[in-house]
Amino acid sequence: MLKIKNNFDLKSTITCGQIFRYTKTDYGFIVILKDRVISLREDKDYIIVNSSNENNLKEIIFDYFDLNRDYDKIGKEIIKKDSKIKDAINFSKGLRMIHQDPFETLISYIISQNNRVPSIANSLNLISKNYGTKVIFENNEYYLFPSIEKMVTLTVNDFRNCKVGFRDKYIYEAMQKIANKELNLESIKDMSSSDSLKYLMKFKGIGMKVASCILLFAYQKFDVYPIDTWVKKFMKDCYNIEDEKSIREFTLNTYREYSGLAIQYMFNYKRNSNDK
DNA sequence: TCCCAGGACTACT
DNA sequence: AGTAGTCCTGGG
Repeated sequence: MLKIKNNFDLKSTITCGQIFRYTKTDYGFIVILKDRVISLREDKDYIIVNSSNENNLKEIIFDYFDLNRDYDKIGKEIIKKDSKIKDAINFSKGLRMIHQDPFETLISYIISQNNRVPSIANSLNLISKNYGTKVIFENNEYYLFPSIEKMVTLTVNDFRNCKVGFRDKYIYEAMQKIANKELNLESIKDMSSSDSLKYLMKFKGIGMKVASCILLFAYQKFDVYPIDTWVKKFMKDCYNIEDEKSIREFTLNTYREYSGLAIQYMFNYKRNSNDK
């Protein structure tokens, strides 16, 4: 068991759309990480974490929820650059960018193209159930996301059977390229944001939006960001900017290295607050 | 039963 | 360089 200071917003961090595989329980949340299942429960000033694997639990949790980063400071920096975003930042106070596993994130966001959240979650759960390791935790069964080694052995049809639809071949091809080292997830860490965008978009099934999500959610490249309908709405309402190219230009010029975070705050504000 | 939402690719201009 | 048509699933 691990007890950490409750200094972030657990609920919105987990449910704001960054991750697909979590369960709401009557006491909190269950989240499946790369190598373990964790449960999180809020208890006044603390968050109680239990896990199927207690090894390095504190480091893993701090890394996953990005707890060593000073988000308040970044928020203040963003407000300095542009006061109109203040409401969005105040609304999103405590929201943290989850540091996800690159491999699972890659597959998740390839599946996310032209797809809805429940369907994406369903596919990821099927892949995990069929090919991942079973973990018993607090008397329930969970399945870890399969290893790369296991996934490279699968066929196009194996993926099709996990209800990923026409994306089956994209996943299959990505797996083949990981196997022959044409796609090296590790190498992305050292690339600049624009280089890593170009690199990822070379692969089939990965366009601008999918690549941006992978870089923001798995590599913490905060100057990269996906633009969706909610962000467009915010931009239209606040600045009267509509087309995507102008939105990108404005965002990068205004928020610079924190563009991804600024966009995430706008998204969260527009989607989850009453100001629609 | 049909129709729709949801990104990226392909094959056209 | 720009864009219509297509791919599939789940839900209304």
